[in-house]
Amino acid sequence: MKLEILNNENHDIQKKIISAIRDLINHKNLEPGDKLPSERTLSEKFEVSRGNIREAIQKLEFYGLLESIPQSGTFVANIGITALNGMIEDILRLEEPDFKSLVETRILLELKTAQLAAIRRTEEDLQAIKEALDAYSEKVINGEDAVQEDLLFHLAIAKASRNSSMNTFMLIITPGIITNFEKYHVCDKNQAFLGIQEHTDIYAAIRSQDPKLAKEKMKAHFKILYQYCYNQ
Amino acid sequence: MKLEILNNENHDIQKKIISAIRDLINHKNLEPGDKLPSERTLSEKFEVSRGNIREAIQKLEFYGLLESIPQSGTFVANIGITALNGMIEDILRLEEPDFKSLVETRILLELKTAQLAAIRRTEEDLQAIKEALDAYSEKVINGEDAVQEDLLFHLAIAKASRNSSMNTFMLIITPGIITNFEKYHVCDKNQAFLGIQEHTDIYAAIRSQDPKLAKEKMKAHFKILYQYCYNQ
DNA sequence: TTGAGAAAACTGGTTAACCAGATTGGTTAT
DNA sequence: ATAACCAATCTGGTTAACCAGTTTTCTCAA
Repeated sequence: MKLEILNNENHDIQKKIISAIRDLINHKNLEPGDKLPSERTLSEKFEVSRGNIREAIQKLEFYGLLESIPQSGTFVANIGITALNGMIEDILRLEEPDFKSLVETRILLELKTAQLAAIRRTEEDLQAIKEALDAYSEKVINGEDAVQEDLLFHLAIAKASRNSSMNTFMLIITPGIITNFEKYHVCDKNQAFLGIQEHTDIYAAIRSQDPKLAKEKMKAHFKILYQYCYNQ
Repeated sequence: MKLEILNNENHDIQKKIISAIRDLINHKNLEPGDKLPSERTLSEKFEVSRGNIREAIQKLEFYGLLESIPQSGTFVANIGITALNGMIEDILRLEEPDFKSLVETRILLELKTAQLAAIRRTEEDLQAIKEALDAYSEKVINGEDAVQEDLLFHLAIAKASRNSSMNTFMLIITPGIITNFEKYHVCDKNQAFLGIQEHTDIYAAIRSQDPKLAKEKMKAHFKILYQYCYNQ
């Protein structure tokens, strides 16, 4: 399931189906563990293709609200009807994140991953971060574009944080960040040179296992982005 | 696409396909914008079903590395080969988040959403939070289980934070948290009664638009969970 | 009436055929 | 030589048929 990469038409259909499933659960008073009507039945009742039904169910499965068991059926997850209604409402309301949300979340995550990396990094992690840093520096010094190497430096830190959720979330927001960076031309050459020092500072803090300093240096690194984000 | 809800067999196949796609991109020196071989071709070459190929491509599409265009082809996204290799490596390495990662991430997100909610909440947001709080209190006072109402209170705050990414991430980690909560019996009745006061404090801080206080009260609310998480 | 057992119906998952639009290559007219 | 056209091919997306288990229903003996 893609989070929000559906075209508008399919998107609307899916929302309608999810609403319909919610209404059906409420109307039939289905409780946790109860079985939903079959995919075929639902596709008839809602007058959509079975594929659409499957997509919607998979989305709700992704958020832990339903569970499909092969050759048996789809069941309401072990979560109360109240929470289920609340979560479905939230899921339906979810919208494509704006750039500001992405940046805000990225900064939040990166300050934490820097902290955690300083505490938990292994020697291998440190080595990987160093290599990413060197690759970045070399590109910048040669006057080449270093967006990719910049990114990989930050992902190396996320990896070293040893937190699987944050690592995943970093990967999820990365494409959106990159796209918008290029769209709005947030970076420029001056920043790139300044970036070498900032990256080096972050690396040094993680190497010396100083979480507070690592967070501080990461914060400094994001200062311009932070301002850009909050001054428009 | 599900993040990590595939059975092991399919999971391994998908990882192999993603690796193979990466190798193919490297071997053929495909650059951003270049077209990948067709799904049918890949399914022959890798000796897997076309459905498997489609799933793998959709996953890489989800992370912004590929782009499928109907009736035309699948293209390498506008991201350099270096970043692409790095990100694929990370994606392949991603593992099911452990409970500690989930809790750590939840606390990070909730401290921020409380802050942001205090700043940005509308009157409607405040009203919704209040209703969630009242529903929670009533359940606890009646001695009933209030896990769902607890959850909805926190989701109401996430909604009021007006940050779409964080809201999404809260919804993503919620099922894992709930499951593990029940598995490890993190909550007990005493906490529930204490929770009323803590929730009320958080609500009051958000109402009076005091972000610092909101964060503080949320931190206090998570104190036990925090300790549970870091003392094992 | 009840129990077991078998067969029919139904389940989510998978596969292969089909679709409409895009692309390509060749042909022809200018 | 080149531009225009058209048909054959190829594309990702969609649909319908099929599959292997599960669940229900029916049958018939005890």
